[in-house]
Amino acid sequence: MANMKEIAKMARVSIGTVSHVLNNSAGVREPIRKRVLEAVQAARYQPNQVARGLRRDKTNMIGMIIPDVTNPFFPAVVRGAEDMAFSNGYRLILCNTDNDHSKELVHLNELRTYLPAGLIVIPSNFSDLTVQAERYQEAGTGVVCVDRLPTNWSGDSVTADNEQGAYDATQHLLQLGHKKLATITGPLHLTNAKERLNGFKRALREVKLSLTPEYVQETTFDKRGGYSKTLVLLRLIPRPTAIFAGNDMIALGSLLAIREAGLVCPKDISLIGFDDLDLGETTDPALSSVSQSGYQLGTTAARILLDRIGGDTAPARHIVLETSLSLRNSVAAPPKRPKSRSDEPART
Amino acid sequence: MANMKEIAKMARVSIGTVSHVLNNSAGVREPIRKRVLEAVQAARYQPNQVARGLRRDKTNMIGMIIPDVTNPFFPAVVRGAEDMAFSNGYRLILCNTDNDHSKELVHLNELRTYLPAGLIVIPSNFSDLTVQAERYQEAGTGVVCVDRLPTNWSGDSVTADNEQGAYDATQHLLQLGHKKLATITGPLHLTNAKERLNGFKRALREVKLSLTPEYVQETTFDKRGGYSKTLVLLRLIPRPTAIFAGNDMIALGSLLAIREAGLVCPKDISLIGFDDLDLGETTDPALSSVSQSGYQLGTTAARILLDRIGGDTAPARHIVLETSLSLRNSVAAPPKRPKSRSDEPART
DNA sequence: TACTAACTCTGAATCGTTTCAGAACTCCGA
DNA sequence: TCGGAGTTCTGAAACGATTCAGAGTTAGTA
Repeated sequence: MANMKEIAKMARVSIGTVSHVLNNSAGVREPIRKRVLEAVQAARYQPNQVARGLRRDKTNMIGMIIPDVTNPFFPAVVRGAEDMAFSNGYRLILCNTDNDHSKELVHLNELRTYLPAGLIVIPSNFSDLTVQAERYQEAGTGVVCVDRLPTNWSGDSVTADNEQGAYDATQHLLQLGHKKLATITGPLHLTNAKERLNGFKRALREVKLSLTPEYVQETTFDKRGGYSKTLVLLRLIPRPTAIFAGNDMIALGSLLAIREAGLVCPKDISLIGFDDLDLGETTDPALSSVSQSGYQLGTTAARILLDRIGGDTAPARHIVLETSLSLRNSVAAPPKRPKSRSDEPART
Repeated sequence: MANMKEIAKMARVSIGTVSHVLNNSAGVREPIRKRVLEAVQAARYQPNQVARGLRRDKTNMIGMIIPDVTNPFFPAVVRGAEDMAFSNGYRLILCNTDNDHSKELVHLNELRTYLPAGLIVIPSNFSDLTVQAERYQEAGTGVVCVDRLPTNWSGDSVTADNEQGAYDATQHLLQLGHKKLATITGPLHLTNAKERLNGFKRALREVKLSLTPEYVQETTFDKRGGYSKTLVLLRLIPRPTAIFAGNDMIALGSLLAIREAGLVCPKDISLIGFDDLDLGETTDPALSSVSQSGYQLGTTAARILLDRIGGDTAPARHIVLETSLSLRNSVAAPPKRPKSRSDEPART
């Protein structure tokens, strides 16, 4: 592959001049500039990014650390980040942590040797990136947290308005007349799960409904968790008439459990999720959900990083994106005569 | 960050010796070796991957070019590749093409300047990587194609046994007694779509069923395509009693169209997809599908690449992974009295 | 002991850029 | 014509590793 020295020779200029033309890093008279560009064209020259990275002590790569690209919510975030990065000349290095804090640390430590221009992180369970992130900051490398935050995270962040989204969903259920509302939350040490629970609670508090502790079930953010906790909820007396699920995967598990218990959603029990994943459209009934844009989460995070790379040294930004309610068929008014059916425990 | 020179000074050896210890590239006596390793420990030294990459003319990054990480099938492939790469000390650079051939070319061209150790590509529509791939091969960089192949691709490849999987699915429908089988294929210029159609045809041929041309509909590999082509199929007289969908996204669209037409799957019409995506479990009815392991596709591709990096110069390998049938509830015997219902066009 | 072969280790060159100090040139006014 | 201020261009050093030729050391044999 051609290198700068060859271009310099072809254009009969010094190697430094070639660099200056390519980077606009110093004035070069038009005729010379043109000669260089022609040589670049002729040789189909492309600067070696690795050499450039070494010299600049910073490559055009952005590290992206996420729990698992296989989990349906995260690819949208990745895609958003990649699009924004790519259109500004940056590439994405993708790392999966499986929500394993120690694997996250390994990635954090080793990625630094690749001299990334920045880092986008969706923290793992029990993540505490603070120490590692500082090491990056020292090297002038920005770190942005997305979707959920480690405790005490004080750096840049982009999240959805989880609290408000959950509040809106809960309020919608209340307006339909539901009084017995349950929720299945994600792991409450994750900020997004906790915020969603807070929104749920606030909505209840506002209408002076007291919270039955058994109506709040904590589990992992997946189908299995939703399934088993829904079985628990369905056995309670009185049985809840509506469930707010911490995310759509939990809601999917719920749906299966409800079906299996011989109940019908939304006639017997209403269900609403969070994330508004595509797969919620094809369930039966189609799943209502709090919609948040993973894609926008990704683009925004990358945007912040690009600003930091460009020299923005303003204090940490905490961007909170709005959510909206996606109403489909999994929500309805509560059953008319609760005494006749819904106070009985479900058969399981 | 500490560099080799500092380690050399700390261990009172030359910089070359440090390198030899770290890479086992020459014999070093135990006491010296130990001194070096202790210095490495003490300074928490990690070799700069960018410098190493420049010198070696090859980094430990693997480029991965896929259509769209947001499409539910691909993340599994990415994850498989990442796991295999990571556990061998390699990182993944992820690039999305949106099935756009020109965007694919851009990625192909620009990735080379990052000196990747190899490339894993899920080709875009109308992809022809041959020329680009040769440029990589010349630089000693392997390129592996996954899932589908560009026409005339002669390099390494990993695909599922699309033909056999489709054959199995179709045969299953035949054994249930279906005679009026339709298929909705993906874009037939994609090898995987074409192979699946071939498998479908072979199964029909074997039982001497002739193929009605209108029963074969080609579309894009997505929900919308499945939806609209299913509407077409449902209006045919006689109406097909079973549909083999080119992938699960098409099948999902089919399911929606069937429901909307007032028909019931599988009572009125059976449906079977391809890919066995998770989301097929939560539809109603749960979707039967030909199961292929995207994850294994990914690990296998990365494995081949690692072998090539390790110096394997054997002729191109074409690995074909087995599929299996995942039977759920979307398939049943054809309706008993075809005359009474299924010969009428569906209301739409 | 002397010589050779084998083994260790060193240090400089190198990879392809960027960047900095300074050389060379241009232009203008006195 | 000369001086000096701006411009434009050059060339070498630097980034941090790998690697190669060769210097230095050790061990073995006659």
